[in-house]
Amino acid sequence: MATLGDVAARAGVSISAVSRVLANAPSARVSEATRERILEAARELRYRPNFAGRALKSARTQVIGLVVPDLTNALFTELMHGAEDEAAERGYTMLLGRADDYRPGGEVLGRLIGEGRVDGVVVQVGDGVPTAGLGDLLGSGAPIVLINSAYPGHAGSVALDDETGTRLATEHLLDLGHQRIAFANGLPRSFTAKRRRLGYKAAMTAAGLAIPQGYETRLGYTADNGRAALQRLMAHDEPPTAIVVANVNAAIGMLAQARATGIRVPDDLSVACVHDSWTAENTWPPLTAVKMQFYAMGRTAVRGVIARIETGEAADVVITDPAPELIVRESTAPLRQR
Amino acid sequence: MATLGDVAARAGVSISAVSRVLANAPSARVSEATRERILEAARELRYRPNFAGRALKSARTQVIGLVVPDLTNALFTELMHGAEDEAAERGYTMLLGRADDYRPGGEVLGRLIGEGRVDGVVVQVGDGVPTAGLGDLLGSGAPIVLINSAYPGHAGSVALDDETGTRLATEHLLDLGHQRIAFANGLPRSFTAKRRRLGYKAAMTAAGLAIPQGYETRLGYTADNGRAALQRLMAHDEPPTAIVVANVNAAIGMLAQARATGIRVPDDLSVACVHDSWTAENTWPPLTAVKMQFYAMGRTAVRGVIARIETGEAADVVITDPAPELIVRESTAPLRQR
DNA sequence: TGTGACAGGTCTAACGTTTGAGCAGTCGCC
DNA sequence: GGCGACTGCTCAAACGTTAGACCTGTCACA
Repeated sequence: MATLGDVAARAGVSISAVSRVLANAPSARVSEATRERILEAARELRYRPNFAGRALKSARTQVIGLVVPDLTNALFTELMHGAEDEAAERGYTMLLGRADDYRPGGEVLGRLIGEGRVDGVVVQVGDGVPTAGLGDLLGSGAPIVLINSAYPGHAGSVALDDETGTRLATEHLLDLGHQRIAFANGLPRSFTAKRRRLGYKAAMTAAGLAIPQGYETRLGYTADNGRAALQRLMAHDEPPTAIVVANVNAAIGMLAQARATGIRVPDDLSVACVHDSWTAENTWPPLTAVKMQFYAMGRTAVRGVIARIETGEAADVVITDPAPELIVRESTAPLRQR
Repeated sequence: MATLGDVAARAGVSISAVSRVLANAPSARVSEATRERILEAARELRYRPNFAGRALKSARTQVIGLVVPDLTNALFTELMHGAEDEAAERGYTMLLGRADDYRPGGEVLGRLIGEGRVDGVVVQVGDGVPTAGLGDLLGSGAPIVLINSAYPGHAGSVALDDETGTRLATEHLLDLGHQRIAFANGLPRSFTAKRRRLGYKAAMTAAGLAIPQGYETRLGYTADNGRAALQRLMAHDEPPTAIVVANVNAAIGMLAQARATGIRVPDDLSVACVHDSWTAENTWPPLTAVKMQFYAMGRTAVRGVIARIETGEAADVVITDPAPELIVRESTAPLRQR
């Protein structure tokens, strides 16, 4: 690969002249002719600035890390997409880290930031994973933006409007005349689960309805968790006529389980879930879902990291625009009168 | 961040002594006492080698790029997961690039490699995207491994055993007594579609069956493509009793479309697809699918890039172990006698 | 007593870039 | 004709790391 030195030699000027011309620096005082010669030489040699040289000198890599616990979740795919788009537009590249049980978040982050591989990071800590080891890093003032989680005393986070999302789903079922509405939620420790729960409760309370004992399960966000939730909820003395599921994957599992056990959706049971995805419109019946703005979340998180890097400002953001959006499909129907 | 210089000062030795001790170099001839002092100083200062400094000196970044056209496909998620695991085990980190219509592969790759941001790349070119601009790069001898595609004259690629996968699905339907078996394939230009087609034909031919005109659609791999394929195939004069779908997402769409148009699966129509995923077991009926080893593909691709980087060798690999695996669920059933 | 071998280090250059400081020549102006 | 300002450059240091060359002191041995 050609270096500045090569270009300089070919153009017959000094390295600094080349550097300044190629950087379009105002401090580049060169004649038009020299400028032309330099540009041409660079073109001919296919010069590209060496990343390591530049990073060493400037202490910037123009790389942002994204650390997530589980790549296989469709949610992260959308998130990553948004992050990638925003980063590309701002001249950054995304680096992928993973914090699983073997390599806890602290270790991966420490490496990424400590070695100067990235200028900043977007982090989602796993629902189960304790934030141990993150403390030092967060305190160290490194540009870290947390998504779907919070850490006491740390500024710089992005969350979705989980409460509104869940409230919309619940209100939709209420509008259809349902009163016995149960809630299949994520794990108790989960940041989003706690927030989604608030939306469900708020809607029920606003409608003047009490929530019966055992009407909330907190099993998790996977399809299998959804299956288990259905079993548990339908075994209730007064089984619900509608269920709000806190996650689309769980809802898909729930739908399959309903089929398998002879529960007809939406005739016997209406199901609405939080988080839309292309899979939701290809179940049977297609799932009524609330679209959560994960793409926007990715963009916002990256924007936050860049702001932190470049201007130092840090903010905690809840994405309300675009707002969560209810998409009515056929898994919900008016309460059957009997 | 502490540098070698800081550690050296604290330990009262020279920078080179520190460098050698921390690198565990055999050329480090120091007394036990000095070694201890250096290690302790490094620990106290939380020394971490600076990435840029090291990269500049060694011309290695220990980073491998992964360039894919579309992050939202579940396929890539699995692939990425495998790539990530292999990279982490070998001391590399994954960097994510994206080659879409706005930023064609050549440009992204040129930047990644030309600027020395990565030591090598795993690339999947989009089905539709012409490989224009890739030629120079591939010819340049850079460590590039192509997945699910090939480029004339380029050594270094990884593919799945698409033919066997599709053959397994077709044979399964044949075993169930079906003879009118159609094939919903990907786009004509698609590398995998061409290969999957071979498996279907091979199985049909081996069974002594001719493939009627119009029994293969080549619409693509999305859910909507699957819906359209069903419409077209069932409009045939002699509609099939079974369909092999070249992609799980398309099969999910097809199932939903069947529901919507009153075709009962598997009573009226058996559906088997290539590529398993958690979604396949949560459709109704659950999908009979052939598990393709994308995770292994990710691992193998990264291993190939590393081999290329470290020893220079390049190979074209088709992953046959683990082999594609037929998973029978309820979307396929014996041909109804009438 | 001179010589080699060896232990235990240090010195120095180099990787490619950026950037503040400097320097030679020309011009305008008093 | 001397001074300041400007043009059009170059010099040199620095970022953090690695690695080959080199230096000094001690000891064994002939």
